[in-house]
Formats: sequence, C-alpha cells, structure tokens
Amino acid sequence: MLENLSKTYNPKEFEDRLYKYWNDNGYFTPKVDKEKEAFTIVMPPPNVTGSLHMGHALNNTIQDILTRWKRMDGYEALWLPGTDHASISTEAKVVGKLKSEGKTKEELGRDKFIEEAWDWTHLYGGKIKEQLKKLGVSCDWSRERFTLDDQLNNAVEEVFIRLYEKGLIYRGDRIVNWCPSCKTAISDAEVEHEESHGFIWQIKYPIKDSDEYIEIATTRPETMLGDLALAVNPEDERYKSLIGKTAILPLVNREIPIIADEYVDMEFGTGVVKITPSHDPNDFEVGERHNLGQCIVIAEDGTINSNGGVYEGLDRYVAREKIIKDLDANNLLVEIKEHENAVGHCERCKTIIEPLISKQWFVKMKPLAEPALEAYRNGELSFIPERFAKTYVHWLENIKDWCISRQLWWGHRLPVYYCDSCGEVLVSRTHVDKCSKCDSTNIRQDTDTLDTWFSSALWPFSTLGWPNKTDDLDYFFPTNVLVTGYDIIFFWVIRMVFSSIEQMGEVPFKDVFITGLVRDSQGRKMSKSLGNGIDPLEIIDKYGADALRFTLVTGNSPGNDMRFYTERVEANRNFANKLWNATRFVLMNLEEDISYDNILIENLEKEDEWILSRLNDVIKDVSDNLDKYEIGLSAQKIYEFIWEDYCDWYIEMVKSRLYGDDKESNMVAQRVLLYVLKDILKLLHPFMPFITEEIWQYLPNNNEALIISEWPKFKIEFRFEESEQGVEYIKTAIKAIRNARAEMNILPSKKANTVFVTNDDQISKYIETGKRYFINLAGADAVNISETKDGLGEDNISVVLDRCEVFLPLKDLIDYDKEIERLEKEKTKLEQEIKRVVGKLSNEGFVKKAPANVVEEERQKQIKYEEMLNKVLERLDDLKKNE
RNA sequence: GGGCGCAUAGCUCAGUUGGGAGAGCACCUGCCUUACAAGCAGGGGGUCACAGGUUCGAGCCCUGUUGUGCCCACCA
Repeated sequence: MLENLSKTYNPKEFEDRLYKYWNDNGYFTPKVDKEKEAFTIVMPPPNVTGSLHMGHALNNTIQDILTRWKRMDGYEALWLPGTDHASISTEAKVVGKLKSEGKTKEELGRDKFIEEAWDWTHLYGGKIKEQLKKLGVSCDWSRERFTLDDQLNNAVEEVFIRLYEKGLIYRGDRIVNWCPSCKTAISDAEVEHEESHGFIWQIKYPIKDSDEYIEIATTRPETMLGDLALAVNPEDERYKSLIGKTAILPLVNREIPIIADEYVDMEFGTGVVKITPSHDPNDFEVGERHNLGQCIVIAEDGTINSNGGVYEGLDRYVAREKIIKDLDANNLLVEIKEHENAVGHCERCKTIIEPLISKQWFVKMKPLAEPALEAYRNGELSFIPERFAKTYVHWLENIKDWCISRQLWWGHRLPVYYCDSCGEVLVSRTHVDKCSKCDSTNIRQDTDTLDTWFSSALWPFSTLGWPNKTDDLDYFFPTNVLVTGYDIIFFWVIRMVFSSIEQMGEVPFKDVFITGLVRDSQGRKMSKSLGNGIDPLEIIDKYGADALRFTLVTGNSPGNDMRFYTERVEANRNFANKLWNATRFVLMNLEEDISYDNILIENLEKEDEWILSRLNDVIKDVSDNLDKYEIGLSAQKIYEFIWEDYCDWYIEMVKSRLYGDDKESNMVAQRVLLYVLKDILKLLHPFMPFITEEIWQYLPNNNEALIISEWPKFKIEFRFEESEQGVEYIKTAIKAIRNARAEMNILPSKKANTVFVTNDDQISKYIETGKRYFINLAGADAVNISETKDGLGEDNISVVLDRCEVFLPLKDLIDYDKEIERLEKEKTKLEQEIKRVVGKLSNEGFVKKAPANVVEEERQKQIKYEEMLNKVLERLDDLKKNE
C-alpha cells in the first residue's frame, strides 16, 4: 500500500480528481427520504459575472463544513447552489462592453440587448462555478438554479401579483433615489452615505413689498430653482412676523410663501429652510403638508430642465457654480462656510444620487416587516453571533416602502400591462394582448424590470420549485441555516424573511450565521482599486484547497473580520503534510491481513486506552462545537488531537511495539492506529475534505467513500480513566526529564539508567507499566524504581515530580552550575505556586464560599507543591555542600 | 446624532457556564532519531488598554475613561 503514497503531500495530484469522483457518484445529491431528516442550506447566489474572492471562499467553506458534517451525521443534506443575474451590475457591464464597441443599448434595442446579456452570462457565468469547485464545495449541482430561470421567473411574477392583489404593491409618484449615471431609481439600501467636506451657502431672499431680506442656508443651491416655499419653525420668535408673507425667489423671480413647519430646526443655519419638494425627501413631506405642489428642475440625466430657465441644459454641478456666481453678482450671497455632509452615492457606480420625483412601483413594507420582527422576537429566527440581530431589528423598525422598479432591461420584467385606450392597469400571470375592460388591443407591457433583490428574496423557496408544490419544497423547506456576510443583512436576509413568511407562512431558515470580512495582512479591505486582493485560486494552486479552507475557519470567531496571512496557509499546509506522513507511517507498519471492516479492540495496552479515551473526548468536542457553530474551535480541537496526541505521543509510544517481538501486542497497536486514524479522517473531513478522502482511499478494505461514511460517535466502552491519568503522569515525567537533559545539552542518544524514587503505590504502578516509554522517549537505557534514594550516589541529575523524584546518573555530562540554576528556577516556580495556593486557602471567604471540590483541589495542590519544594531544597543543599 | 465591535506574547488572533494566561508565526538552543527539516526536542517572552465596582475569586460580569474600526441616520 505504502508505495502508492508519495513522500510529501501534494494536493494537486488528487484534488480535482476527487471532486469529480464525488460529483460523478452523486454524493452531493440528496434524496427525498422521509425516513431521514433533511438538512438544507441554500447558497447565497454569487453574481454571474463575478469571480471568486476571499469572501466567497470563507462563506462557502463554512457552508461546506456544515453540509459535509450533517451529511455524515445521517441527514439528507442539501446544499443548493446557483447564481444571480445581478441586474444593475450585469447591465452596466454589458453597456460598457457595447460602449467599447461604439454602440449603445438604445441603438441595439431591448431584445438584442438582452441577447447580449445572455451571451455575457453564458460566457462568464460558468467561471465562478468552476472556481467554487476548486474549493471543494459539496453542493448539489443537479439542483443548480439561476435567478432568471423560467421557473424562478414564474415565482417572481406570482409574488408580484399576489402582493399587488393584496394591495401591498402600488405605483406612485414619490421621491426616489435616482442615479443619473445608471439612469434608474434605486432603493434606500442601495444608497451609500459618505461623509464629505462641502460647503454651506447663506443666501438672501428678498421679501415681497419691502426692502427686507430673509436669509437661508443651503448645501444645494442649484435646487433653489425648484423652491416652492421658505419654512421657519412656528416657535421661532425671530421669524414669527414673517409667517404668511411672500418671498421672491432670486434669479427666478418666483413668488413663494413663507410657511411655518415643525420640521425646521431653529438652531441650525439661519433657522430658515428653502423648500424644494421635488428634490429633497424632507421637503417633499413639507410640501405635502402645505399643498405646495411640485416643481421638477433636475432631469433624469442630472441636468437642469426647462423649469430652470437660463440654467436649462447645464449639469447640476455646473449650474451650482453659475448660480453662486449670479447670486454673488446680485449681492444676494451672504457667506460660504465649509460644511461636513453625508452625501448619498449609488452603491453600484458611486455617482451622487439625485433625489427626485418619479413614477415607480413600491412594496408597502410596514405590514410585511411586522411579522418578520415577530419571528425574531419569538425565537423562530436566531443570529450567530446574536448581536447582528440588532441590525435586523433596527432596519425593520425603521423601514420605508421599497422601490422595486428599475429602469433597466436585464431582469424580471414587471407583469404589468397598460391599456392605452382606457388607461386600465392590468396585472397578469399570462401575456396580455387585449384589455379586459375595454377589449382594446392597444396594450403595452411596463418596460421596467424588478430590483435584483426582489428575486433573491424568494431564493430559499423559489429554488425548491415554488409556486409548484414539489417534493423538494415539502422536504427541504424551511432551510436550516443561512451563511452570509453582515453587509447583506438588510439587502437580503430581511427580504427573504418577510417574503417567506408572507408566501410560505414560515421563516426561510432557523439560523443566520454571519461571517466577517477577509482583509489583507494590514487590515485593509481587499479591493480591486487597491490591488491588494488575494486570489483564492492562487492560494489553492500553491498550498491546496484544504490549507486555504482551514486557514479561513481557524483563528477567528464568527462575525469578526480576519486578516489573511499566507504564513497561516503555509502552517496549515504543513499540518496536512503532517497528517499525510502519519498515514504513511501507519500504512508502512500495517500488515496485509489486517481487516479494516472489523477492527478488534481488545488486549489493549495503556497507551491504547489513553488514545481511545482521548479520541472519545475529541469526538464529543468537535461535534458539540460544530453544533454551536463554533467552527474555529472545532477545527482547533481536531488539529491538536492529530498533531499532539496522535502524532507526537501515541505514534511515538507505539513504535516499540511495532518494532518489538510481541506479535499480539504489535497487532493490537496496528488495529488501534488504524482505528483512530479512521476516526481522525472522519472528524477532519468537513474541514479538509480532499486530503482526508485521498488518504481514506488508501486504507485497507475500504470500499465506501469517506464523504458518505458515518460520523464518529462517543463510545462509552472507550472510557479509560485510569489509563488517561497514568499516561498523563508519564507524559509529564517524560517532559520533565527531557527538559533537564536539554538544559544540560545531553543528547537523547546518551542513555542513562533512570531511577524513580517513590513511596507511592499508584505512581510505582504508572512507572512500572510505562517503562518502555521512558526508554524510547526519555533517553533511559534502564528504568528502576526504588523506595529510597540511598545508594544512588551523588553524580546525578535530579528531576522532581509529583510524589516522585527521578535520578539520572550522568556523571561526566553534568554541569553542576547549570543544574543549580535549573533547580533554582524550579524552586522559584514552586514557591510562587505555594504562595498563591496558601493565599487562597488562608482567605476565609474562599474556604467558606467556594465549592468544596475547588477548595479540596487547592489543598491537594498545596501538599503536592510543598513536597516537591522540599525535595528541590534538599537537592540544592547537597549540591552546594559539594562545591 | 444613534448603534455595534475591538484593545490579551514581537506580529496575527483564540480563550464556550467566573476557579492555576493559550495557539500559529517570529525569536533562541540542540538534533538530518529508520512517517514527516513542510520535521523533532527544549526554551525565552504577557500589569489581559486605563479607572472604579460586584464577587471568596474577574481576561471573562457591571459602570465610566481613552484609543481604534465598522454600521445606520433626511439637520437644510
């Protein structure tokens, strides 16, 4: 067997092959099996045009770990993959491509443009899937979905129509966030507010029929062209006399009323606000209250329209400059002050958003938000870590209606038709070519498409076949957990929850696992513009997918950002190599006739019992941690078990039996080595799927794939408390002896007759049964146990242990100055410990109030340390006498 | 303006119900010991940001302070 396993771990040799093996054998595809429980995750669909970055790698690694674990743990585990059409983002890319060819989308026309977009999708859409496969994602590709699939499109239309019929979708002229570059409305969530230094201008407005002026402050002077009033606070003594009077709008010479409204903050600026109902959300509301009407002055391309008089046609910022200049020329500009302001930008293209009045479609949110809040409050939905629930709750409590129409072509077209003869609005599941009211055929479909997130909101059930009643939907819904980043809670998580409650009557998932961001080694966000992004594929190419996966899930806790260091990937690659070589060791010592399927565990030696006991603990720890989504801790536990317990101790302890004459003992060692390795591979598999499966395939009599093998269970028959204690004692002794020898620079090859002096029966027993460990691991050539140290001579190194002292007669090799130094160090340490313990025990409160077992433990420690200290002092005396 | 993180070894970070401070990397010493130098053995290194409080006992719980990062928000 061994000859097949290369000397060093080389993931490139098997990762792609194993992925194909799993996929081809259908291991990723669960069945609808009512006898078993389902476990479901839907993958957050990456954008079709995207490519894999570290965020995806982290996110999908976590999902894969959970899926692989549950699959092994007896669930029908479905991880459903797919991609998102990303309407605004993809459309922008296709428009850009056309532009480079000297074309525009308008020239091309809608149908041709959509063809282009599909071409683009087919060209780039597959890329990210192939990249995900490199990571080892065990998702069910046979159930893969795309948000523009026919069936998902049906789901979108169905939801739209249901909400419309329920009165939860309406159309209206409202202030929306308009992106002058993308030329579409966007939702509040798609606006990014960025602090920026700007200016605040103070301007004089003449009061009609007087020589007086009223001063206002504004950060957006260009909008004055659309002013329909000035407002002051009704309580403001300074301006009470002006309320009801009329001001003259400079440059435009429009007469506008001076009104009173609570909205005005007396403390800010001059206490007078210009009201531009068509270009400011607050002003819009003030306008509604006072019936001011509308005056739109900025067009959809960001230029001033015909209502702007001489400024018509100018870009909004060019107009601003000119207006300032003109005001100044008319002595109406009072002053300019610097001003910090948060300006809204388009999340997609970073253009400054223009709030303007537009006819758009909206979802009425309040009735939908309420049940979503309730679901969290009554525990149907939890967040990991819990603090992210605050984002969820805060957003839902302050929610405003959702603008869902987009003036884009790539996406789900609204199932809305207008009759141009009678003006009827028809919303229909099927294509309409005749008006149901007036029989006219003068019908046109709404040209808008829906916000991308409208379809993503349905993802957990639309992908399972809804609105059809499918077996998948029945069996796999609701899903168990959603794994996503904190930046997407309000875009997506919230919308899935209320959509699911509304359509399915229950939450789409029970748990929301929130991941942090992967940053570069200096803590900066990885971004294309900074050029500091680390490509997961390059890392996989160099170190293997398993090392990358392990790096991403260890050394940080959920929801916290992490820094990415290639040094850590390297360390984890080394860990894989360690496991690889441990396997080589096991295989080269395994005899051909050992039966894998029925490993007999009997006639165990101490170290066998110890490792089996430890394995038991680890099985429990790893499972419990996974159960609590403590993935990093879980990974840490199995890492330590493999490297320290299995490799550093068990393999080393077992060597003497493998090379010795006792045939039976040798066979037992082989069986235990294999048994433990088998469970190690299982426990590590969710984290490092490739190396574990590869190694598994080399194990004898192994027909079944690891990916579908059974998750290890805690076994009560492998609980060996005495051996655990005994071996732990021996380990401590070995470490102490090694330490003493190393301090003296005595090579391990220099053997010593090692004498243990003890009066304690338990300790003698431990030493007696562990003799060969000292021979193999602590440089002993013989091990003797004595009740007194009389007759041992004086040329010894002495190692003080709990209830025992060890003597190494290494005469010529001992540097007595160093030995004194070492013992002094030991003395100081013990004295400190004793001081601490005595301090605790002399505290009445502690003795009275601490749990009895804690107090007893401290008492035992005191006895132990004092005894050890006495021996150290005695020894130091002897040495100093000889000097 | 509101909310949420973070501050622990030189660096990056764990630390799960409060009970003798941990890992990886880096550093120092010694080893090519027949699974592994991508390794083995040993070692040094921390007032757990600061100040109070609760407790017999605090890295962990409470209050405040400082520094730092993020999210939300219509002060024109």
